[in-house]
Amino acid sequence: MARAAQAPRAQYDVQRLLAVAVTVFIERGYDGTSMEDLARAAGITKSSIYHHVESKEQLLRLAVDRALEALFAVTEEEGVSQGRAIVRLGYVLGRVVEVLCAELPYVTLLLRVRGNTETERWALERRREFDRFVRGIVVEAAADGDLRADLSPALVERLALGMINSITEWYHPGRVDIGELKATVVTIVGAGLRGAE
Amino acid sequence: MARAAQAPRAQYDVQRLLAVAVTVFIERGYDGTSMEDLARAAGITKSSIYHHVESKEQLLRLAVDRALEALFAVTEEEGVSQGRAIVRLGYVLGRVVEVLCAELPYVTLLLRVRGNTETERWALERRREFDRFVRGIVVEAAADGDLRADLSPALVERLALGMINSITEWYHPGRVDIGELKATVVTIVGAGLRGAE
DNA sequence: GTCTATATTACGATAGAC
DNA sequence: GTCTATCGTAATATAGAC
Repeated sequence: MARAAQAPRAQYDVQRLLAVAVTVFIERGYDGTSMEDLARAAGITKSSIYHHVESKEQLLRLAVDRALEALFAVTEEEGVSQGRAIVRLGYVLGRVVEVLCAELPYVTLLLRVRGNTETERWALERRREFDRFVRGIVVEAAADGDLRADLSPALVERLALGMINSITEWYHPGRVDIGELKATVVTIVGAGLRGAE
Repeated sequence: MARAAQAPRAQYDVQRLLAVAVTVFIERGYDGTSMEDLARAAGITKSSIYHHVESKEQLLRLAVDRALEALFAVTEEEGVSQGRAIVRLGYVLGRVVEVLCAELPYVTLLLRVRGNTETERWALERRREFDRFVRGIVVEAAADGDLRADLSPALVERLALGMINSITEWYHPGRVDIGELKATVVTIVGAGLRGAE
């Protein structure tokens, strides 16, 4: 539970510093993290941090930008434009699980952003844009008759993405198999949407 | 988007002050909220707030305690001890949706707590306790053969509660019917767990 | 129950030496 | 690239009048 001193081996560049910062941001919250906290975790002084970045907010911006890039990359993949909507939906949701696990700390931070600063408001808007992309596919699936008639597409999108996003609350690499995780999510959502009874 | 001045009609007691504080905590985050922010939102001064509570942290404690009380009350209800586990699971999940909507701001705050202070660590531990309660029912349902064999009970519990908890991210009273919301959640999860294909 | 005024500390960020 | 020292501000909380 105690945060031990970090190995001060190599010197820092922005990416290494960012990795440390994101870890601390997740542990203590962005607002709850002081530059002094970051300095301690990185094993350097506050001043040294300012050699690499202009501000604390820039660290946040770099982090959420990385997460957003990874998510929007999915919207350009072949799997999102091939085949029936219900199949494409399964593809996208599975890929989001994978991106979330691959870029865990960055996506985790993105999902915790609330909108206090300009950076946070921009991140929230881009997140909503991604959500709308997914919702579009759910709407298509509904039009295809592949969604139970008693389910609202908008609600389904929110609950499905909410389930997936909640993975950041507990996932640790290695403790759960990503394949199983992805399969479980797609099974629950997939069966739930078409579901028999 | 701008936070207008609050109606300063009545004088404050702890509960009224708490309601205002929780709203601001959700909007700006607990750490991101200053006592000055609270004072402005409440239409009184910082000093006046300290007449009602000992500290900012006490406001957080009162809030998360209210949420936890509401959640744990569900574990004492008849519906959690009657009938097949899979039925009891549906009951509990549905009730959590209802509690979440009924106590929205308090539960929202509870779910955002990260563990910086003693209060937050205590809240996290009680949350985990509730999660274990739900997991126990999922395990029973699996033993009854009412859960697809390829699904891990622990994973199912996390994803199901994660889906439900994510409702706090977007729910606003009146904008969505609670009955529909509850039905959609129980349908998706229920069909997903037993699911045919 | 609310106010003005203030003590005290912590914070983000900068200056300038090495 | 990192350091020590420090500036200016904003934070939590208290004292004491009304």
